[in-house]
Formats: sequence, structure tokens, C-alpha cells
Amino acid sequence: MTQVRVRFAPSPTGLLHIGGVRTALFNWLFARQQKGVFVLRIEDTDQSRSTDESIQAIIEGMKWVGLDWDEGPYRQTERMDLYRSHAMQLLEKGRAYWCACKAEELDARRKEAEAKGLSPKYDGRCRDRGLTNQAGDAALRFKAPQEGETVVDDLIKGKIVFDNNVQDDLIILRSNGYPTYNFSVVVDDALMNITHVVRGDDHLTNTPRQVPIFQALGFPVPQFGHLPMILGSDKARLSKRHGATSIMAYKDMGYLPDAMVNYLVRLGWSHGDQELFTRQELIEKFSWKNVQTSAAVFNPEKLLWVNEQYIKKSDPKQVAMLLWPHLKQAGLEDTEEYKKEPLASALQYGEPTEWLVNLVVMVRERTKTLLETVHWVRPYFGQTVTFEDEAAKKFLTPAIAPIVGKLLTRFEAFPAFSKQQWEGAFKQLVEEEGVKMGQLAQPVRVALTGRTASPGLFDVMEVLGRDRTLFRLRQGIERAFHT
RNA sequence: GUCCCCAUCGUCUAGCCUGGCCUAGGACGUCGGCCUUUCAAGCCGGCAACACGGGUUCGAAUCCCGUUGGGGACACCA
Repeated sequence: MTQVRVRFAPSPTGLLHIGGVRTALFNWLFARQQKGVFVLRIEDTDQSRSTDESIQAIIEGMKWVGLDWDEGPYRQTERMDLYRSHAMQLLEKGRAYWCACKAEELDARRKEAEAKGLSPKYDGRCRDRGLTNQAGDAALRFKAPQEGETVVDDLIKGKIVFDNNVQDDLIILRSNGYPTYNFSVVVDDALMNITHVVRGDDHLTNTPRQVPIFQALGFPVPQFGHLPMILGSDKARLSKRHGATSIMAYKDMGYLPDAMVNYLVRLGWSHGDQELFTRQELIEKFSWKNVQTSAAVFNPEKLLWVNEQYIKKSDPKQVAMLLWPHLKQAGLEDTEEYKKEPLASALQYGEPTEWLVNLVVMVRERTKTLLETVHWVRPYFGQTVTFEDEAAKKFLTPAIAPIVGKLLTRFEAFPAFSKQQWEGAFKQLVEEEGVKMGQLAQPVRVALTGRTASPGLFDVMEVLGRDRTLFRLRQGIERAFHT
């Protein structure tokens, strides 16, 4: 059994798209499962649209989402000699010919054909002219078979039959000497010994163009697999108008890489009723036969739910580390608490403090993204609290100040914080005063966090610690007299 | 226009290959309830789908044909 070799071959013409990540993911899963090789190849033969920034964006995105590659990144622009020499081979074999038609002429003829309701394919006028490329401005065309059929046995869609008479002679070398996509992929996939070409559905009709080129070059034809597309809510191909499509935008919005992977893989693949998978499980359970044949609509709400599950169930240390950059972005880096985070500025190293980890555990039940986590975690940074006006106005009133004062006195009597002890004191006071739990709890909550919603009061005190709890209680009482 | 792909709740999907176990299961969302010091979480329950029409068969979501609908491709883009 030969070793499985797969590849992800994006073109660097923009940010790394969610659809691209999913394609990469299926390839990666298959490679890891089969103990094969995952190749990253940058298809940058369109020099007018390719940029180095895009290459960086692809690499950054792949790394963030944890899809590591074994070979590459290769760049097609560094392999020009290979494409040219193989193109010349085809010319020598009589499987290619020079075409002197100008781009504008072809354009005009295509439009004309379309207007007449004919197929817009190349009319083959240079096919038998035996031209040479003396002027150096001709394009080289592949002599595509015009008879018979090309059969593709797709890993996902099954057997597909294409009539060869609908294929035209595609250009393999542009007049500027650069190869075109359909040619460079074939040369690369062949030379890189790619065994399984797995890509988006939109490439399905490229397959019957590419297969004859493999054959003409004398290369074995790889297995093909075509993944269904990802659609927007209106069932049109997913694009920016449906919202964020770049993978890094999701990082910025506070999504976890594992959550993205989990959501994306379930978009078109399933394993019974299971919704959540570890990476190891995905690698073990992945199978082509469970890949969906039809397109899927991207659903941001379900993605949000998956992310929420990961925030809740992942190792809180991991979550805390992923939280660091967001804390900084939120302007919390000047607080004492942030400064205690050992390596928050070099987030790839070290571990978060126990304090932060506990904080994450305390708030994670109520956050769906890391951005929300930041919001919930914010009151615990810094000595003083920022009151939300509405909250203070409603709960920190002169009427309530005395009882909060009594609570403060009792707490002050304790030399250290003890959840059990303090909660007992709190409940006793509530009973003595004959008030409802909430009548005291809400003012205290506002005093401690500045807001009307928070985790359990005594968890809050624990994270705050004795001194800050007392400090904020005093602060709250003071505020109460000023309302 | 030509070629190709696809079709189960609003959405992601299980079931389809190997027809009966399907009065079609799960998940997201949504609606209602329980729990509760707030906000969540959690738990329980409700609503909700086999695109349509023909066949084949004792029996079809499952097999076949057609229709309709959706998507993709037809570049010196990838």
C-alpha cells in the first residue's frame, strides 16, 4: 500500500477563507488518520492577484487553527521550469500546439457564440495550423481528446461520466510563459505524488480537463474527492456579505480554534448523532463515506453554540491562555492582576496564574465567546469597581446602606476569607433583619462587581479576596449615600 | 445556452448502499416549564421535514424514471 499524500493548495489572493479551512481540514484529517503526508502548496501563478501578505495570512490561519503540514509551503512561482519543461514534452508528443489567437479576439468570439446560444468553447482554429512561437507571444494549448468519455470515480460523489466532446483545448502556457491553473496543478500533483486530490465542489468540472493531461504526460491519475460547498443563509455561495468569512476574523471575535474545527467538520460530515469531537476522535472516526454530497448552509448560531461548549468544557488553562490577547486588547494590561500573569505578553509560553484559571472557571458558564469572557472577567481586574449607573441607582440606595454596613462589620471581624463562614454570616444577617435574600444580595453584588448580574456572590468574594471585598463594600456604601 | 453536481424539520444532520425495526431519530435555534440571591448554565417538555409526479414491490424516506427547484463550471482566474 502506497503512502497517502494529500495537499491543500490555496491561491494567495486574500485572507484564508472558512471554506478553505474546511477543505484543508478534511485533507489533514485523512492524512493524519492514514499516517500519510499533508502538503501545503501555494498556487500563485496569477502574478497580478497573488500577494505575499496573503501567503502570510494563509500560514497564520493554518497555524492558528492547528492544521500542521508535513511538506511545504511550496510556491508554484518557484517551480516554473517544471511546468515549462512538461509543457514542452506535450508539444513534442503532439499533444499541445501553439495558438496565436489574441485574448481580445477570443473574448469577442466567445461573446458572439454565447449570443447565438452556442457553447462558448474554443473553436480550435489554431489546432492544426502547426504554428511555432517565433514571436514569443503565442499561448500553448493542450490538445484535449474530442471523442469518448472521461470517467471520474469520485471519493464522495461516486462515478461521474463526462463527454469529451464538450471539452475544449485549454491553454496550459500563457503567452507570458506562465502556466495556467489546470496545468500547474496536474504537474504538481503528479510530481508531488499526490494520491488523493480533495478539493471543493467547484473544481468538479475541472477534473475531466485535468485527467487527460495526467494521461498525456504519462502520470498515474490520482483519486479525486469533491467536497460540497458552504453556502450562506440565502443558499448562495458563502461570501463576505453573509458576514465574516476569514478564519482570523473568528479568532478576533473570540472563537476557539478547536471550536472552529469542530463546527466546520460537522458541516458536511457526521458520525451518527455525535456533535462534539476531540481532534483525536475526528482523526479516528473520519471517513469519506460519511461526507455529505450536498451543499451546507453556514449557521453562525450553531457555531456560537459549539464555541460555548468548548469554552465550558476545555481545560480552563487553555482557555485562559487564549484569553490573554483579548484581555490586553480590552485595555486590562495596566491592572495589577494582569501584570501578575507571568507570560501574558509572550503567550506561547508559560501558564496562566491560578487566579486567572479560577476566574475563567467562575465565568465560563455564562460566556459564548472569549470577547464575552472578557466582559465577564473585567470587574475582577483592578482595585476599584466601575458602577453601571442603572445598577447603582437601583440598588445602592441610602435605605440599604445600613444593612450593608452591618454586613461589612461582620466580615471585617473575620481575619481571612472563608466561603462557608462568610456565607453563614450573610445568611444569618438576612434572617435577623427579616429581609429576603435578594434584598441584600443585589446591593452587595453591585458593590462588588458594579453590575446586577454576576456569578455566585461568594465565588465572587473568593476571587476578589478578603481585602478587595471589604474595600469594595465600603466603596459601595459610600456610593449609596450619594445616590 | 451547454455540461456537471445536489434534494429529510428554518439550519446542521441520522436513516438510504444492504427496502419492512421510521406513527422519521439527534443537534442548533425557537416556544413553555422546573431550578434559583442576579445573570447564566443545567434539566424536562412542545412546535417543526422525507420537493413533486410516475413506476418496481406484499411493502419505499430508502430502488428506477421524469419534473421542479437549488448550486457549480464553461477565462491567457484559481
